[in-house]
Amino acid sequence: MVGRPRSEQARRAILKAALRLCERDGYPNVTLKGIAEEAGAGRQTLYRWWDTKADLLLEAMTDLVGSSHAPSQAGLETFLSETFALADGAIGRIVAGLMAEAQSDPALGERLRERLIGPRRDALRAVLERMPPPPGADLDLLVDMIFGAMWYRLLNRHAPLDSALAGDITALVARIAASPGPHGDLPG
Amino acid sequence: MVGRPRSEQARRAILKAALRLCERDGYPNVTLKGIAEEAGAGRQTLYRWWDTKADLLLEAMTDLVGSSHAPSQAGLETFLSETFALADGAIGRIVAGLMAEAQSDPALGERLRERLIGPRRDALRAVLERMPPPPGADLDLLVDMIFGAMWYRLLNRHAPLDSALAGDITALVARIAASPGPHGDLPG
DNA sequence: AAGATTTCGAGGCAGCATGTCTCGTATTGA
DNA sequence: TCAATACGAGACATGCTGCCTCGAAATCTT
Repeated sequence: MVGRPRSEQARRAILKAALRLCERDGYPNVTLKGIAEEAGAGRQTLYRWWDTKADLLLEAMTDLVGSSHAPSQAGLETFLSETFALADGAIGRIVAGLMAEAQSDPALGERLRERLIGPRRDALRAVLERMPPPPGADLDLLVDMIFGAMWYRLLNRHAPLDSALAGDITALVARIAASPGPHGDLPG
Repeated sequence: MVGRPRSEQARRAILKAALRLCERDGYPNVTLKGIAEEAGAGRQTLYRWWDTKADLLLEAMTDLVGSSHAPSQAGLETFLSETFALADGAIGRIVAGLMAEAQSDPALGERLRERLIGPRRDALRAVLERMPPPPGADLDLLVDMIFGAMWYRLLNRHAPLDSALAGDITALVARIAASPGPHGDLPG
């Protein structure tokens, strides 16, 4: 491999410009052309390293929130409150835009699951397993219903995504944990 | 009001062409131009009566599934199985596309909630209220988590949307109903 | 030091969809 | 008969995409 190496400075400028434009204009109104101009980069530089706008923003998002996928020692309510707080702001709008775009781009959907949604699911699952007592139910179903409610509110916007929801969900999960489950694993 | 009346024949031809193209090419690949040609209509005729492609498809969808919002006498598992079966096919892909487009069009989101999502929520709520015994929990939260899981799988496609999910959810809700709730409304 | 290779910013180009406009025609009520 | 409106058809400007080229810069190999 010879030749001029990729400019890390240009890469950072482009990702930063993309995030800035998303905050200012909203994800759907951002164009690759606009990002290039905002970053002072050539358009071909973007097309060389990313296939689509969504790809570019996905990399920007993983750079941003990738660290928060580390195994959390927090309880369920805290974990959900922090997650909802993240999803309620500009980051949430971008992720919603990515999910929207994934409806017309299956390959993007795959990358989204691998890099963002999958790790987040794993983190929630770990928190549920550590609960005293553990719910003793199908954890994958619980994850689907908890994060399902989050995505439902994020995309449909019929109700806020706040700590009240985190509390309500936590209470419901505790109630499930205290109920006679299919495995007969009631505490005591 | 004088002048030539709106052609109901043209309206039906356009809606039908839109649905046909959605099945053939997928919602995101359908264009107003293509719909007009497929329907043998002028493009201005589409722009006169609908603001966007999403508006047009939303009308087509409500014409299709509007009747299924009638109060159902079915149990939870049957209701969910039927709903998931609807959402798992071509209709589901169209609705997913509408939800995706609503991320960049708040007015469309509003219409979507009013005409499709709201009525469906009400129907599920009614089914939950009629359960023996009723869950005795926050029904709105339950609706969020059940339809949340549905939307989550519809959009993220990490797991199938089938009758197995309907069964699992029904079992979990039954378990919640049988648990000591915040209102102390255990049967017996 | 010289040359090959690759990236860089910049911009031209065709292709496609959008949304507006115009045209001639058809259909209704006054 | 006449005004008003919808109809099918198509032209037009606009904006974004994705590919192409250009000259310059940066790095490795020889």
